[in-house]
Amino acid sequence: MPWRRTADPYQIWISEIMLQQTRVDTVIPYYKRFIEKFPTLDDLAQADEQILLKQWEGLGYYSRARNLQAGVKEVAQNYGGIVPDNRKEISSLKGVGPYTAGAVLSIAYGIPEHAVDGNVMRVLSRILLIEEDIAKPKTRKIFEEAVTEIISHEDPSSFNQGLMELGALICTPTSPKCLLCPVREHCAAFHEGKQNVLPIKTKTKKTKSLQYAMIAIRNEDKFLMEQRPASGLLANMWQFPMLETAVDILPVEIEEQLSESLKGIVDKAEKITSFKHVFSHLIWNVDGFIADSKNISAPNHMRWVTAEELDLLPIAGPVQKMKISLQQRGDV
DNA sequence: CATTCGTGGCG
DNA sequence: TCGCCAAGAAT
Repeated sequence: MPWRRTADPYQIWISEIMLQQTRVDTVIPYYKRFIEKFPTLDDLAQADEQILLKQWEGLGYYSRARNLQAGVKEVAQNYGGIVPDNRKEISSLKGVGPYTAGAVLSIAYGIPEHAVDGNVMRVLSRILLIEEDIAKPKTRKIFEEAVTEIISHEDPSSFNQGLMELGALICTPTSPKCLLCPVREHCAAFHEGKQNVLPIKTKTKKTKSLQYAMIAIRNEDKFLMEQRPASGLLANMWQFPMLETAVDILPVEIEEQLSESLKGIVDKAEKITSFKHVFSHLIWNVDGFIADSKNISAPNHMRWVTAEELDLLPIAGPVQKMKISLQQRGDV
């Protein structure tokens, strides 16, 4: 992993933010590009947010990027550009929670601090036969105390990483490879045959569905784009103008409602695509339209952009899908 | 504390 | 096809 070839606390910090809820193989190319673009803490502190979000495009959880930059700016201004080397101060930085604090402290500074993530809770729940629900926030404290007891003071970095890697490669969520496990003789769950029922983790509720019409509004060589609000889902990302429609609406009714709400703005809307996009906690069902407009005024939070400018705007999954279908038609 | 925040891979 | 899951933090 490229972030294990550096001792720079800033670069290790970057990697730990990217790795939140994200697989190693997904992060690697993003990390490499990011470090090339923002090699030092000051480079990121001074970066334009749109450029930053464009670098983050496709990684998801975009508030991570904005919180990361906020934290980096705090370090530049209040800590002389040196990432704090104690839990109290580093935890005060935006986007740095209990796990990331411990990860950076142990990996970058060699300090014996716990770094409890999902892997660690799964591994230790089995080894130590801990049957608390790991979906509950307060349960993490139990594992933090356990790690504090057993962490190596000679090499806390390797200890924390080793625990996580054991979880990623051997002590997996389903069908753990106990026969290959180097610590199976120390594992209480293995001895009791409970490795397949631990950890205890309650189910999350199922996702809701929303129906949208997404409209690529074109005037000659430009498209009307809209920036999303500064908070909430896909904050500050750009999109083709969207209309929320009734979930149980018929396709023909969507087109009727569309031409009704865009009366005077667009000439005729033609449906060009239809797709589903799954987020963590909700689903978007999107019907994509293309329409021409004679009116080139841009409402609030909207801009007319050329195809080249469109390529510079940070856009998320659903807009990416719309853009691709426009490209396939030759509209962009 | 429960919910909100993306995306891609996998059984 | 679909639910589950992944090196979590903010609200």
